[in-house]
This record gives sequence, structure tokens and C-alpha cells, in this order.
Amino acid sequence: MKKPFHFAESLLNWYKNNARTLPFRNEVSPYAIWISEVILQQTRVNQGLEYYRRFMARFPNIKSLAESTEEEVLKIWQGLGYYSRARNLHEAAQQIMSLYHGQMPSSYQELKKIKGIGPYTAAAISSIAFQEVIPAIDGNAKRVFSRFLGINTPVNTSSGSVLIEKAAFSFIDPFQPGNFNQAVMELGAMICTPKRPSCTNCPLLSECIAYKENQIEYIPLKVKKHVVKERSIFYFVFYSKAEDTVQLIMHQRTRNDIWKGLYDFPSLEFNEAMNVQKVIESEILKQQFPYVKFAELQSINGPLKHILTHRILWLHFSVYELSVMPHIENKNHTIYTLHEVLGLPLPRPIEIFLKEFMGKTILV
DNA sequence: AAAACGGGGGC
DNA sequence: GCCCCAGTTTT
Repeated sequence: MKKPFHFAESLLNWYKNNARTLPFRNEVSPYAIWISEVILQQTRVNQGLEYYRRFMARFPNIKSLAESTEEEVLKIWQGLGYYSRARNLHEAAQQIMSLYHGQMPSSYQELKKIKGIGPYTAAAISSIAFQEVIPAIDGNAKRVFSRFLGINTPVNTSSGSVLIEKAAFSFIDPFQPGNFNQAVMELGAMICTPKRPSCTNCPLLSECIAYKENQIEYIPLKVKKHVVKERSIFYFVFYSKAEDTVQLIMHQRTRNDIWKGLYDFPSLEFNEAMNVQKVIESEILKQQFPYVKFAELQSINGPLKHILTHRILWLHFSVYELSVMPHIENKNHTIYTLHEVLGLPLPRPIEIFLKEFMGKTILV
């Protein structure tokens, strides 16, 4: 007598025997769950693990996070990307201190009101930390459910999302929703992968429609491909050397743009095509940095190409040694010693530039 | 509904 | 070079 197939039972049995041991698994603290979920947004587990450890060591609870500065949080986040996550975590911690007496709210609905907690993260926290029966639907879940049911509606459309959500609600285990959600994601990460999934090891193989109909490589279907736009940024690295200390003029990015909150150098960006020579000769440069003798501005060989998901950045660096640091009028420009600069939250390419290029230029 | 937001790793 | 990752916010 063959036992009827049961999605949650098969999946959870597989999960029990095959789950990776991760530092936030079996974690009961809602705070720890929250931090791990935010770190793992659009981030592979392996990339996020060390950040999770450092973050929890530096900010062990909501209070310590709320009482830190945004810059301290960004510094821990440096290199992980999507910096709004760090800024939102900091703001959210203060929100929780003032509005929820320092306790994480437990329900999906309340959690979703918190900065940086969207539908996925609210469902993950409420199900894992508080056993609320609600599916946490991330990229893994969309892939697992769409393949299992042979859903060929694009998963990144609202109608596709509705289908996936209905499926997830119909399969979720009401007695262990947190484990169920984690099991779906684990399956998506380890077995039901985007490319070359390991179907022969899948506990759901016998009932998988996409597998049965040979549609694995076409599901999940997605619409659109973003066009990768290019931007050129011209950086001006002003520094001075006095005895043993090097000072630089740094710029904090405050606009709703890439790297908000992080520090780079004073810069110019144009809509039309420019080259370094034209920029150096431009009037706007002279207006912005009147203390520079432009003839002595040295451009560093070739722009640095920095590739992001939706952008290609061409970063042009020009360096200029000042005999004395000028008085700065721009509110976003500040003078720091090189030592201080290395303690600021820096975009990856700025960090690389400082370590690889300025190291030679300044220290020679 | 679409665009913006990082950085890294797999193939 | 392309894909996409335990997504959210802004436009």
C-alpha cells in the first residue's frame, strides 16, 4: 500500500536530514532572525555569513543597534551592497525602541510597518520566530513552487505572484511554518537551483510537473531584462602631506542615489560624453574647486570600470597635492586624515582605489 | 508597474 | 558576458 504524496511531509523530512548548519538556524531570538533575513536579501548565504557574525558581535541586540550611529552600521555593512538595508536597520531599531518598547513585534502585519521589512522578511520573521502560518516567498520559493506546479506565468508579475502565493498557502505546514519556509528555501538553494538543478536528489521529484513535462529549464519564466546603463564619474582626490599625516578631502553622498550615506571624493558627472582633459578644462570644475591649480592635476591611468547589476560605472580619478588644506565651504566635503578615511564607510571601488593607487602615490 | 539600489560568484 | 542571489523603496 503506497502512502499518498504529501508535499510538506516529504520536504520537511528531507530538510531534517539535509539542512546546512547555519549560525541563525534554530535561533530563537527574533532580533537574530531579523538581522539574518535582512543580510540575506539579494545576497548568497556564503557571502552574508561573515557579515552576520560581525554584525551580531558589534550590535548584539536592538538597543545597541538603536544607540549606535548610522555610520557605525554602514561601516560594518561596507562591501555588502544595498546600503539602504543598513540605514533602514538602524532606523528600524530606533523605531522599535520608541514604538514597541524595544520588543520586536510578532505579527506579519506589524512587522511590515517597520522600515526595511517588506512582505518576504515580515513573513520570514513571523513564521520562524513566532510560528505565524504565512509563507515566506523569496526567489527560491518562486522557483520551487512554479516548477513543482508547472506554472508558466512569469513569476515577476502580479498575476504570477498571486499563483505562487496560493500554492504556498496550500502547501505550508501549519504546525511548523518556520521550518517549512526555511525548507523551501533550502531546497531552492541546494537542489532546485536556477541552473542544472539536482532533480534526482529532490524529495518532490515524483510529483513535479516541470520535471515530468521536461520544462525545468524554462520555469520559472521571467519577463524583461533591465538595460545596463553606463555612468562616468570624475573624481578629484585632493590631499596634503604634513610630516607623517596625510589629509584628504572626502565627500559624503547624501542624495537618493548609489552609495547613499557612504563616503567618496569630490566629483563631477556630466550628461554628455566627456574625457578627463575636457573635464579638467571645464569652468564648472574651476568654480567648484577654486583653490586648485589645474595644470597640476594628475589623472590616474585609465578609468576604473566598476560593474553593478544595473550599471556600468567608469570612474576617472585625478589627484592633486595641496600644500595646505583649504577652507571648505561645501557642507558635504570634509577633511580627514588617511587613517580616519579608512575608518569611514566606503564604496568598494573607492576602497580599492585608496588601497591600491593612493598607497603608492602618497607614500612614495 | 517600473526603476533604482551593490557586490560577488557560477558558468 | 549573462544570470541571479533568503527583496525593499521610490518614482
